[in-house]
Amino acid sequence: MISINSRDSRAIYEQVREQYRKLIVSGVLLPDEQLPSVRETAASLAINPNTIQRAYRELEADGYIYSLPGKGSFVGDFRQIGTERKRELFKIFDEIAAELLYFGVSTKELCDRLEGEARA
Amino acid sequence: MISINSRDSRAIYEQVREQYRKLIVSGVLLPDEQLPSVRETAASLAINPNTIQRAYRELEADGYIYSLPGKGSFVGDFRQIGTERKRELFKIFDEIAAELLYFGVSTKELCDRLEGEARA
Amino acid sequence: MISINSRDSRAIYEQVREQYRKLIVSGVLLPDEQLPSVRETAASLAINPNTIQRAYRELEADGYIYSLPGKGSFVGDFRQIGTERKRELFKIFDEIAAELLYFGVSTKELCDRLEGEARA
Amino acid sequence: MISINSRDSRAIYEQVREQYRKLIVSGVLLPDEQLPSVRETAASLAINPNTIQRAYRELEADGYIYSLPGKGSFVGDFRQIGTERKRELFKIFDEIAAELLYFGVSTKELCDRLEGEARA
DNA sequence: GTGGTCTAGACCACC
DNA sequence: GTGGTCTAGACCACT
Repeated sequence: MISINSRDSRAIYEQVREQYRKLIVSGVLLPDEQLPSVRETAASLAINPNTIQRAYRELEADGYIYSLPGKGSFVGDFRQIGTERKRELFKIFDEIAAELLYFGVSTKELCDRLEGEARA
Repeated sequence: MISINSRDSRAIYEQVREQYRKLIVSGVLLPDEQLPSVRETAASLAINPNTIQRAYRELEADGYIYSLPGKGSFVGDFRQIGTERKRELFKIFDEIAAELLYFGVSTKELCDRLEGEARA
Repeated sequence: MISINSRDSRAIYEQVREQYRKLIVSGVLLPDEQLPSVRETAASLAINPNTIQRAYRELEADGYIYSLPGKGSFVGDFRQIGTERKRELFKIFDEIAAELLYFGVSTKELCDRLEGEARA
Repeated sequence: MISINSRDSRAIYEQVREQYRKLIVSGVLLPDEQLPSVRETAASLAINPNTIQRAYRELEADGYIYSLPGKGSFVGDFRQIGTERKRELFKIFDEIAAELLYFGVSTKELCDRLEGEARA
């Protein structure tokens, strides 16, 4: 489910965290679904469990997952918690959109694109 | 025209490059307009000219500016070169939009936001 | 017929020389066809005649044109003279081809491309 | 592995960059193979490390190598990145071929030449 | 040890 | 004056 790219200059825990984040926000992993355990993930990637632990810890701090000691880690209902993340996203969205508009892309083209994504 | 934030973790040349890039793509600096010279910018920011030179060099490599040795550096006609940049931007736009949509933001809200930007 | 790009960092006489060279090797200008005079070209581009003169001089040195004092400059039958130029071209051709082949392009694809050009 | 020609009018960093580029695209250096370190190369050529650094930086920007800070620089999987490079190469290939064809070289001669290279 | 950034100061060619 | 290259030497974070 997760892979590590040794050519990627980012730290391993960042790669793991980002990949889980994308799996969660893209809906591949559904709310309350159980994640593979820290040890399991670590073993399958041949990586130190502490590294995975750190990725999970940060995912939990941002509300993407929640952990039940002794039971495991689960996908959170991040939609309620996402307020801060949404603010970040809107900021980037505005910047990107502004540049695209200045490059001559019409608002209509962008809206059509959004609707295309929404259907997908 | 440009400022440096010592609390910004990015390298100085990146800060300078990004600020000029934004000034250009936002239309504050117009095509063929002359940029302040390397030395001038360096002096006004109390920074080594080599650092500014590097920012200018990368801006030129990406087509945002063009340099005429002995004359100065000028804003390029980035709209022609923008084709590649647009591809990058669309890619980020899609990722950001996908995440926002999954967070429950409606396409309509995003479209309205786009139109708000277009008017601004 | 010729244009000058002030954004081009190359010297003006180089721009002129290269543009005439391309017009000649591409067959737009035919052997023994008369070129616009130095003064005429200089006037139409609002440029010092010496600059055009230098371009013509170098074109003549390489056999692309020949000058008849008092009559004008004419396109040469460079196919006989092109020996040295051909050696250069073959060298570049080999380098480019080697890189393309290493990138996985087949010789057949390149040959087809050559035949396409030959027909055009 | 690399040499510098003081009679070459090109900048030192360009000579270094081009020589490494050729070693990579010709397959002498294989993907993920480690390059000599910046300092090592600089020392062996009696050149300032900054100059080599710049060559490496540009190679990385073009995807020919990737750098892992603290570990070293390695040959990239340029065949993936080669798409853009191929476009450039095809463009030059067409120009060179067009000129050769106009000089009276037959497509057959060029194709034979290509096959000769492919076997080599 | 590695890559990466930055400074200070020099020199060149061109305008 | 301009952009561009190069050197010498320092410092940082990471392995």
